[in-house]
Amino acid sequence: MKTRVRFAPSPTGHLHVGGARTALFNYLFAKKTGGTFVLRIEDTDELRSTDESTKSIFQSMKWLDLKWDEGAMPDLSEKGDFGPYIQSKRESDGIYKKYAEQLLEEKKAYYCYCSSEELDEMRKKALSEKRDPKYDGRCRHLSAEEIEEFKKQGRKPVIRFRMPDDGQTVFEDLVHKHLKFENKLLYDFIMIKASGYPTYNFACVIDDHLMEMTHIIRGDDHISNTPLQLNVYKAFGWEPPQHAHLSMILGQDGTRLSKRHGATSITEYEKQGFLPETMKNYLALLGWGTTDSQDIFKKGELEEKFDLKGCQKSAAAFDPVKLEWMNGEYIRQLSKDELFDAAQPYLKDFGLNLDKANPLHFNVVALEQEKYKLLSDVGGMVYFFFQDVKYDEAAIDKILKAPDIETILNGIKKTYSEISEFNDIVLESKTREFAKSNGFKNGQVFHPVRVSVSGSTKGPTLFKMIEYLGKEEVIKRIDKTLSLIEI
RNA sequence: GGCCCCAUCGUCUAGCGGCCUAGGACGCCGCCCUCUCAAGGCGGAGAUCACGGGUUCGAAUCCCGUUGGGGCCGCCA
Repeated sequence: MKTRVRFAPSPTGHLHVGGARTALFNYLFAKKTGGTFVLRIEDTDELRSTDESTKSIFQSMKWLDLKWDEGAMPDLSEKGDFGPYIQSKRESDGIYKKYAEQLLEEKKAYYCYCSSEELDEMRKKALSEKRDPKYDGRCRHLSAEEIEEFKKQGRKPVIRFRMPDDGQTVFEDLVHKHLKFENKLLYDFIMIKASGYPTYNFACVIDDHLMEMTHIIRGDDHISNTPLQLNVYKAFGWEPPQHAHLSMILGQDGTRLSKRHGATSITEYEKQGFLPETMKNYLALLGWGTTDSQDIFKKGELEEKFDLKGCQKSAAAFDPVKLEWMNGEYIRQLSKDELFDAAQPYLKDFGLNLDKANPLHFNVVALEQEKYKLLSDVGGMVYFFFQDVKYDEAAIDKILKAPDIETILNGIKKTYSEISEFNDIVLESKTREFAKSNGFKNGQVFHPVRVSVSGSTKGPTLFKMIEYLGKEEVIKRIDKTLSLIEI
């Protein structure tokens, strides 16, 4: 049978790294098994769902190149035979109501007239008395008179699922293996809210069944929802899909990932200058691994090697340091051409408008390729080719206050001004010659020249840098440095 | 409070009863390369496999308990 999986985000914010990981695993599973990857929007939270969030999620999915075969599309169209794929649309089509009514008729569900305030109070009281705060099922057996009375009060009921009082709900989770729950510990959850909207636990089951999902791959914070949902499948006499619960992603300190750990949304990582390939690779490795602990995957390799068997049961801490290392690896793998294109938007943000067709621009960006960890690093490392040098204080103290500095810089200035073929080969031999014939060590000469033209002790290979800068500019910068020293 | 899940270097992980005096990767340290910084190469430190009991000739691997961490118990998903 062809596999069908889905990613079903709630549009209540940007795509989170946890959500992205869930989306990725579903995507990889579909690719690996030759199945269908569906995107469904779970916007049944009328208060928190926004169109901006939906757009942002689509945008992040696109950035990560997680293409879905079926579902809600960015242009708001629907693709596939199991639509609508947006739950609010499904609600207005009356889908959930229809199934709720079926359970009502079969006495597998009932109306509950408790107000949210009453429910809140019951919960608080139970918690303060250290009792189970779950709903006690008091509306299960309302008399006709009681119902009349509630109606007279104008109360809007919710529909609750009648959970079995005994027995067990067991299932074989694809990552956690055998999971077992006592039905008497489950509770009569709300299927339909007073607003008429379905709740997650109900809508999810109806849609997963109607959309013919074969596997549910989601975070393990849903483990305790699973027995609830499984009982709904049972009440309808439906065959449930297989479940695979993925471990959670934690912050560096091992606590739940949150804003105080830094960036949590995919858009933020994009802004910071990570490549989408890096994010996919890194996220794949959080909670999953191959038997040979492979860490860098070529294009298409994850799709080929992914297997739920490699999923970790325990939670994984998100390590931004390793993420940066990995991004450096991916940046180094880029062709000069790809690097320029990838860096371009970040250069613009830096105030550098570089032209790929200009050989100088093109070469300068590639010059320090092996050093970039983030695409946003590029600007700060190449700006001095195009803008005024910002002298690093420490570099001035360390290098430009050395003895004989003026002799060296004046000598180099003279040497360079006499070079007609201003390229790195000639520059290097002339510079070395100057040092040797004047009794200076190479470093004594190289370092001040470097600081003079770039303002920093760190930078690209010296003579290429000088070549790219050009004779006129280099001499100008040496002059400027000399004037700084005199002061 | 109840139920559930989890537990190998700081971190991500390999391991699925003997190949483990526990392997790889990030990070860290040192050396090499070298015009700096990186990258790269080589080497090193770093895990009594949370703890305590079993089972077994033999356990990181199986079982039980303890501890610790996490999740859920919402008209959120």
